[in-house]
Amino acid sequence: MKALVVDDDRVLADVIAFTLRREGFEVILAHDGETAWRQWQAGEPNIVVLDVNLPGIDGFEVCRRIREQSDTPIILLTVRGEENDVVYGLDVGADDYVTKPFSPRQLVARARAVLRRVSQTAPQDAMQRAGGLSYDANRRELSTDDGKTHHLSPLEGRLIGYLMLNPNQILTIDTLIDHVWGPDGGDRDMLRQLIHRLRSKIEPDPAEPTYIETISGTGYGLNIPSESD
Amino acid sequence: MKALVVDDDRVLADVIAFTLRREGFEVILAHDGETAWRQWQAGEPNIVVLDVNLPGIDGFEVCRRIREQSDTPIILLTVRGEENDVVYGLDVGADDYVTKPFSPRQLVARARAVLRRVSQTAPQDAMQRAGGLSYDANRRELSTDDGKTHHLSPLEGRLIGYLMLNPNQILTIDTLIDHVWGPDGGDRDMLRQLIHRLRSKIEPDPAEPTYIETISGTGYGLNIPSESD
DNA sequence: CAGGGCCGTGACAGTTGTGTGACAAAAAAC
DNA sequence: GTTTTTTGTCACACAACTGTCACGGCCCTG
Repeated sequence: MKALVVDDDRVLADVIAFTLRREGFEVILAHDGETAWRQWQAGEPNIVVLDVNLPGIDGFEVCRRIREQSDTPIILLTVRGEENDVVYGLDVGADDYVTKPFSPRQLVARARAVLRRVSQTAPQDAMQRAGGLSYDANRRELSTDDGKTHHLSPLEGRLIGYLMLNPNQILTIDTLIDHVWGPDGGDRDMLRQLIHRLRSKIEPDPAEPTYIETISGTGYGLNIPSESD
Repeated sequence: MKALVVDDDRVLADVIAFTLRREGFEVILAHDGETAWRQWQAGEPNIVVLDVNLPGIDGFEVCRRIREQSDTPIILLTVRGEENDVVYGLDVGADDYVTKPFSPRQLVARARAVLRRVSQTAPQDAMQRAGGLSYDANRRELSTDDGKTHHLSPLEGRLIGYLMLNPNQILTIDTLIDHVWGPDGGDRDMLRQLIHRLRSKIEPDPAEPTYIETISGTGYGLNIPSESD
């Protein structure tokens, strides 16, 4: 499930992106109309979160162009009190809108509602695979290749989700902390503990980790036996 | 072609009525929820134009009641800026919405579009099936695969109906609250209680739920064993 | 060999989330 | 009007989740 987030306020855009990623979306960012339009053409996303006030091409115009080519759900971000924006936005084809300021949770709920409405099909198959592992982000259940499934806590889920997105790579400690706790949370102790808890659930022998490798002084990596590549 | 127009603003209602009559509709008027409901039961109209803000029973409730018994097309009239109303309105079964202020011509165009769309699709009965469960929304009775039928309360009915619409998926707490109570109602305690009551009716052993699964920190899901229908 | 990072591990407490029963308020049925 | 059903509120126990800390082992450097 791919989402395109467009807002010239980079901080806000990052917050939205973080929230959506945590909910299992793959997020592309853009900070102005032209970029947004190119990004949309490049990899057609499943949903667009679009600020109205943008440098260059404004949100309405982007919305109209997208609507000419596709039914991709579009959620507009408007400033409170600009009711005309909303009316106009829905007129040019937006599916829903959220007025700033809003809570990230609210936005996610809205996004899901729109996706549900537009595509009557199952909204999200948030299933990730990597080697013998498959992770269902909705249920937070991870299946190992020995057929067992383990229920993960929210943080464990975020961690394994990010690792499976970047298998066979070394991810630095700070990168991991950022992705699990966000910009202002988390320290090394917590990550160490989280890795420990995850290992104890998914490693056949936690003392000799198969999946999660430690690179001392740097970070961790998820080892996936390379199939015939 | 009979139309029921409901709006507490008598002037506006008259304008709409006039326009629709000019377009060949036979129009019945109502200015509050109770009257609307009675009028609808009296002579079942072909289409309903329904203001959201009504004295007494509000538009959502009228919409829901009508939807329980029939597929009659419903167009909601919402005030611009009340974006929640739109989302919730479509959720409880409205077919389309028009934001005030609007031009009568616009309303007529929408009405025709909806009528065209609805008449194409076959009417659906109010019976839902999912795995061993079957739910009759009219009688609000749910049958489990062990042959027992349980009478559900209105809220329980809405909850199970929504779960059965999205089986084998995890629905977030907020999504469920939105769907059962609407944009401004309901909190987590109430949902917890409702889940509890529903479980105690349909689960063979409420301590070990078969159907309704809990994902701590996220929400709930209806588990249906995938078998051949 | 000593000391200092770094890491794995276990234990523990604080916080939050969840299931459950009881009860009152409200609504609906009679 | 009364009675029954339905719904909201609250309290409490228990479970899940997370953060913190301490200890011991390993590797490296001096």
